[in-house]
Amino acid sequence: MGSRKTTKPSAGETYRKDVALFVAAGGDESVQRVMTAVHGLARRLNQWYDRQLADLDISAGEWAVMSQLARDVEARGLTPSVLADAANVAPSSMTHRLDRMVQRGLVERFTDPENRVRVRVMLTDTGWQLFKLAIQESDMLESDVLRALTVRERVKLAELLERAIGGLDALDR
Amino acid sequence: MGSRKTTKPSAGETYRKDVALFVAAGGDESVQRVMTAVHGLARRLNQWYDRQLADLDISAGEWAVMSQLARDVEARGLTPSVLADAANVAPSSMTHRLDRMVQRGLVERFTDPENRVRVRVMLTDTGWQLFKLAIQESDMLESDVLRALTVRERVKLAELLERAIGGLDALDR
DNA sequence: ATCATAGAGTTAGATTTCGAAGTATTCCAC
DNA sequence: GTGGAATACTTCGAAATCTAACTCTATGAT
Repeated sequence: MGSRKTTKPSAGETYRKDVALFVAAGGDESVQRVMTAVHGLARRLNQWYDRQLADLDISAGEWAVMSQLARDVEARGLTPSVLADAANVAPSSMTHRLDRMVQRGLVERFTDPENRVRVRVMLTDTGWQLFKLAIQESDMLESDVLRALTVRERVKLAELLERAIGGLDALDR
Repeated sequence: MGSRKTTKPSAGETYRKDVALFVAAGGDESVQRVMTAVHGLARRLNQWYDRQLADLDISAGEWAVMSQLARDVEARGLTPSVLADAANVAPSSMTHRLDRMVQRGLVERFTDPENRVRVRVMLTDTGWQLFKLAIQESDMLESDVLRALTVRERVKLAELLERAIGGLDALDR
């Protein structure tokens, strides 16, 4: 080993071929691509909503809660767990969101008289007004976030996402 | 208005038909569905990676950085901005991630001698070892997170996500 | 009746993220 | 070259999230 580089190989060189093997197997790569894209879209979607609703001082998370509650046609209120599930966040995160919204008078919390373990959440009058205002003033209808996709593609996208989630949930059990 | 309810209508009733209109227009609903699903998948993907890599004390975010750096075949190092972009996080978030990884000795930061504004990041020897270990020991190859989807579907999913992101980015300008 | 178990929600503490302001370096017009 | 914009990254403080532990109510077995 005379005239060649006698310096020890750079950190990467030693491991590179193992990694090459890993990459060649490709198992991770397609996942990684999806993962990156999913995070990116999640982030940007939030940003878009935030900007759209900034005037009214409503965050994307709060909007998710409000529009969920607005669709509670039976008007019996939704529980925090249902809301957390619908929004795909941990229950404790929903507690915090609701705290803030209660404080701002957008929603009200009351314990279910029929089962005192449960809490029910409803939009207040103020909450309804703000929701309506948001719909009217914030271009929530006209300006189309996902304009790059046709309706058919959106449905396809949602389906694929939901299937992937289902598969991941199944793994947990 | 005699024998009917004379109590003032409940908060919801007053606004419900406006909302019905909004929902009927449907503009928001398909977006909302995608949004929820995207968040859900992002969350669960992170959880899966976290659990998978918990033994080695690597977070999903750190894994993203490591596997990105591992693919830096030219071994010249990647800049924080490139990494942030690849991982779809804000630059400041990447700074923090790298801080921690440097502290743990997984990566090293050095200023690019050719352009002293730039910083270059590379895996250290330790970093490479840990990455290799993760591949070998953590089932990163065999256990397939997205098993619910065929390869073809994954590609489709990634495409749709990327198109949606592209559209959103275009909106910003 | 009573005690153990399970379920819903909250609290607590740590982590992660973000946006905005700040610092240092380079590029460019003149 | 000199002053001013532009670029790359970091620092700072605030906000949102997570997991794990805790409280309170309900259920069910004995």
